[in-house]
Amino acid sequence: MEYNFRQLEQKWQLYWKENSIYKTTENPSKPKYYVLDMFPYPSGAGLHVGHPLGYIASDIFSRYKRLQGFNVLHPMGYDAYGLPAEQYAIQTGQHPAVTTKINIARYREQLEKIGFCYDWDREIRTCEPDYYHWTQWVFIKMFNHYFDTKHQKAQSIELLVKMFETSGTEGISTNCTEELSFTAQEWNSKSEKEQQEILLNYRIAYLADLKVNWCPELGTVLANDEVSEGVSVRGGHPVEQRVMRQWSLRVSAYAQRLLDGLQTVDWTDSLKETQKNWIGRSEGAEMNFKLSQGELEVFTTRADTIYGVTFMVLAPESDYVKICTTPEQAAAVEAYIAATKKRTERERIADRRVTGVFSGSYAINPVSGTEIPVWISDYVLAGYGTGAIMAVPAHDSRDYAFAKHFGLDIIPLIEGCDVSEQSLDAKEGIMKNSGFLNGLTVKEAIAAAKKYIAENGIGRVKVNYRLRDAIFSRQRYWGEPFPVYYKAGLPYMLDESKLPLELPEVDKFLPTEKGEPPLGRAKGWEVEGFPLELNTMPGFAGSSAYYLRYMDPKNDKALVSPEANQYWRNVDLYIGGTEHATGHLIYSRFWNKFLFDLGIVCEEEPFKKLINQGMIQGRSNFVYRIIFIINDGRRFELFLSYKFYNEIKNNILYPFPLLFESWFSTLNSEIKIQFGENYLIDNGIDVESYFTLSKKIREKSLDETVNEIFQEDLNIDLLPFEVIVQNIHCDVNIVSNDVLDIEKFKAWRPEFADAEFILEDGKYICGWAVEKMSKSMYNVVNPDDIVEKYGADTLRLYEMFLGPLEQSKPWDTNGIDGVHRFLKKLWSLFYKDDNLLVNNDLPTAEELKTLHKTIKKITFDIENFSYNTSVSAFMICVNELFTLKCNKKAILEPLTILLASFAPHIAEELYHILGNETTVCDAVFPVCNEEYLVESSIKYPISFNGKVRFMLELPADMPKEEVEKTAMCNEQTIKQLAGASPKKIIVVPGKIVNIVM
RNA sequence: GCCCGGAUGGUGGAAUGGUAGACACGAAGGACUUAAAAUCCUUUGGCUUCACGGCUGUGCGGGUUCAAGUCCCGCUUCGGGUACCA
Repeated sequence: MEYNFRQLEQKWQLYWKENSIYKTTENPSKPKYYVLDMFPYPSGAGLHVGHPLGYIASDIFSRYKRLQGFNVLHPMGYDAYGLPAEQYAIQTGQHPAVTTKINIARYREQLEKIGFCYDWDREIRTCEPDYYHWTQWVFIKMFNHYFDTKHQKAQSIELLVKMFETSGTEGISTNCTEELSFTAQEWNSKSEKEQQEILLNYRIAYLADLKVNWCPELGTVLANDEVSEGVSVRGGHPVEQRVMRQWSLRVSAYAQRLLDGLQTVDWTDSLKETQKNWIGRSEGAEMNFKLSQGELEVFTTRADTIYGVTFMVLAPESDYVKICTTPEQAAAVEAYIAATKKRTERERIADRRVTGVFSGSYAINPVSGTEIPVWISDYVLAGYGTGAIMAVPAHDSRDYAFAKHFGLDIIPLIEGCDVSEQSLDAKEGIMKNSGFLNGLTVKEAIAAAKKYIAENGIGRVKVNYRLRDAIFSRQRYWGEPFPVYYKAGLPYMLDESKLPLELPEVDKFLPTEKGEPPLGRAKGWEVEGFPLELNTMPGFAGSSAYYLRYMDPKNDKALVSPEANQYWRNVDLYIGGTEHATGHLIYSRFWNKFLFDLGIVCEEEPFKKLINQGMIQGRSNFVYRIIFIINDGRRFELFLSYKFYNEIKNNILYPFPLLFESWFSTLNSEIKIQFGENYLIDNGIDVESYFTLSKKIREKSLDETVNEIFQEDLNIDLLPFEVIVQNIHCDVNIVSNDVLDIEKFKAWRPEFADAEFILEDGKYICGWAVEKMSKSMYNVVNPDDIVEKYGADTLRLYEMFLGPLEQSKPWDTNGIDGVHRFLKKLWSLFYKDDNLLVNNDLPTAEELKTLHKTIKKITFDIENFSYNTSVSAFMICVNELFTLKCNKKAILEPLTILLASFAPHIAEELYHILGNETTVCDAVFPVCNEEYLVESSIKYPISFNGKVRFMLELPADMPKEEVEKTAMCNEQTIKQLAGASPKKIIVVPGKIVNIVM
């Protein structure tokens, strides 16, 4: 019987499905383990081989845990709302629900082929009403809660209203958009509308006029993590700043808890670091600077530099601008602000020119008492701190650039520092020019200055975070509708019993004539005569709590039942890409903490352990086309094999003579064979002049020749053609081991149908490069094709074999034969032709050693996610058993179970061949018995000055002194020493002997 | 600029401070075959030697150590994150 992977994989996939092998239920008698893959967005392009990398890794771990007796939850579903489906709908008129459904079906089909152990009964889709019901429900909860900073916890908004009614804002501690202050009496005398408007200032889901990232091309706003370098992450469209009334989530309220929580999770340091930076906690002081009218409040982390403040800077959007601008400067300030508004964020980033304008006012330094000018510049951000800074040009490079540009004073504050060329930003040195801080180190000075400021009522110690609230409105169709209606312009939540609020139909997926979002087109989009919200929720809405829904996916009474949540608690292992480091992984932690505050979930952190799989890059292939354009306008094209292209490339300055050289010396025969004796003549190339030129080249150095050609000696007209050399991406699927399949290439694109080639050794060798895997580079490899050709088990093993899980690496289908051969070799331990070889003989010590060595290695590797080395270990094991001609059940059965996590189909088949009638998934994972690994002798490397000279086999239990003695008496040692006496002898028992001479 | 992570044969990669290059691909040679495929065997870092062997070798320059790919210091370079965050 042959290893017929096609038939065998199909058979077992069907068996697993029909017998619900992967169905999971809450089973209190077993310990739970929750393994999660990052939610895929079902794109129209389907999966490429990069996608399943993490899924295979998590699948191996899930199966391993199950074999170890855990009740494993390993679900899969789809992040089904999203921009691409909507963009596609705009272009084609096809409803996004339709295309999404098709894409999901394709994903499902592709995933099923790979043999994952997903419990498909738990599949969820964010675009389905039973799912987004709970997205909307959480939103209502967020609207009805505020964040109590004192208790660091979400609290019911009713509690806040009660406090307002009894004591106003007196003594409250909340996170809010704007600090407000009113008495109980004032509150109670306000109208309902006024009260609602005030409450928005405190709600965790709130509506506010915010400066947002507006992307005109996409016609929507974007969250900070959806914008990079001033353009949208999806599509690369420009983004500009605009003030709009938008829903937002008060993520920033949770900044400290999000930061603290990082200490409790088992994530990589680099990922934690990225989140830390994104949260951006900085401790400093808020200080007040007196103006002739009013005060300026600034935030600084360098209170120690207070004596070096020579000017103040306001953000153009700051409210302080109005206060500070004097009538004389009004026109200049207005012009400056108008100019800044026009620039998109991208322009501001790209163009680092120093710009600014003087406001006309002066402020008083509260410590030194000096008078300093107040400027306005866009290098100060309105959204951070107070939107105003104290500038210390000597010790801040941005302030320095500004001061130099506008000729402002620079006062150095550190002993011995030179600020004539640049500022000294480092926090080190001894203070000078700083009054009471003189002589202190910077660190001491920071503390002393803070203390001084607090004690003298100049300001207070303050912590700031870079983390912004998440803008939650999208002017889009394909997303969750908000459960919100408007009464007199104020938002109200639908009653929970009305959920889900289903996405309505529209005639077109475009904004209305009035510029409203697409939902403005929906008929009857209102409740009891009140209009419903026209925005929809962003992509991260549906993906922020999906891991909870998997615990109880069909529940129509709750997001997740307390029982299911108590059992599954949180994700034990989460595998996914780093691209979610600042988006999804912040939002879902925030979301989870909010639900934790409400007592809906029992764990504060959603993802205990997180592994980032590396990206699979593409490996592109190139063909090289050389085009000759003859003076008379005719052109010839030839495809050069890599070797010849390389010659030309290495001498790019000299294409003409070199090309000719290589034609005549290297390629002449090939040209004759390929194109006939008279190729050059037939093509109107002046053979005579070429011979002359060629002769000249051979006689002189290349440099000389080129000089001649391009200067005076030879007329440039002598060269009858122009040469263009191109490297063209070529579909990797028609290339094998860099050898081009010429027939397939000709059929690939019509323009290549008549292509002609210069070959090396009868083959066309392509060039290659590692690039992003993308359609445009023709380097996309589809897992379906691999499964078809080699089988799912080979694909799974090969993806793991490529290299360490967490590292980025290029996909190169070359090499897959190795793992496929391994499976065939394993099979050959069971069958030769149609004869089953397996017997019940007792295993030898050597065979047991091979097996148990492998058990030990595989167990260790799985626990450490070092899957590439486990595949190697399997290969070594099978190679050894093959050499030993071992066909014993006692060895092969445990090996089959070991392999079952990696290659489940073949393992299931072999397990049944061995006489088992239940699934290998429920076998017991073998345990290593160290007794079999004990060695009786050790081959000691004997080294001299660290260099190994020979090996010496000695009994394993030989004591150190004996080893030394035996080694020293050895004749090879005596030979190496050549009469010299060793200075020192180092013996590491069981390891090595080193003799120092 | 700042913060992370890398750099080992033709290629992917392996190596608790203890024989660098496991395992695999590719390549070369051989066996089987009418032939091909498949399979099996041998060789395969570089230089050198008829050979035994020798020298050299983990991006570069130093250092610690009996012993460094691995630890320390200083560079070069390639990825990734972040970008006026006061």
